[in-house]
Amino acid sequence: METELVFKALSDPNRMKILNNLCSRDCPCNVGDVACCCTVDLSVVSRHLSILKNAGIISAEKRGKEVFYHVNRKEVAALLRQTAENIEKHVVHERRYK
Amino acid sequence: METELVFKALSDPNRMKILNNLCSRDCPCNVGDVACCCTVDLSVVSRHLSILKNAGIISAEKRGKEVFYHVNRKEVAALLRQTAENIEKHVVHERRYK
DNA sequence: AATATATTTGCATTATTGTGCAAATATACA
DNA sequence: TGTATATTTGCACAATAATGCAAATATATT
Repeated sequence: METELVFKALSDPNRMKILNNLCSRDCPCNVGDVACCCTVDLSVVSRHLSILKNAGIISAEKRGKEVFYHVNRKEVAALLRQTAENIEKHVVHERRYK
Repeated sequence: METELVFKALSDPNRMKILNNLCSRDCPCNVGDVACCCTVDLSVVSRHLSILKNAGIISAEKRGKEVFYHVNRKEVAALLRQTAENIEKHVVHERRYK
């Protein structure tokens, strides 16, 4: 899971809406259901889902003709917390002056 | 501090380099020092710094002719952790089936 | 096999963002 | 006041990314 890919994926308004939509569900849902949260074409939603998936933020599971997506909550949360740690503590140089 | 602005700010390779550079220091540093971590023009670095600042990730302090930047570690870390919480727990619908 | 539904992909277009250079601004110093 | 240094801004251009539509693919159903 690459930090930069994740941030890039989270930097678009529609992808944020999609992620929030997916986050608010406790069951995986299909593309049509995801799409209802934004006004863009279904094909665009499909592409956004693929970007989120590629970043490791969500996962897909094919059942019949439908594809069900769900958020990789644990993994994404872990990455964000790790990044928080790094930003807070990553001081390479020693403090020289008091 | 807007989550989406922050993610957008963190979604560019050069801004990531710049942020890592700033993070690795325990003292604020000026634009020239920031710039040494990437090969783009100084003016580009200046613009990247302004984007990071605008997102609330870093802060600027003017001293003489120089501008010193530093990372708002606490705030950024807090925002990332909050986002982690939201992603992990933000289930609006009740679980219907066991 | 033909038809219907769900999703993805090709392609063209538009919109947004990143970049370098030159010029402008701000401040210090001779 | 003139000159030097640090940073930012205007502008043009290149590179990326978002979008909609139509067509392709995949799977189920009749």
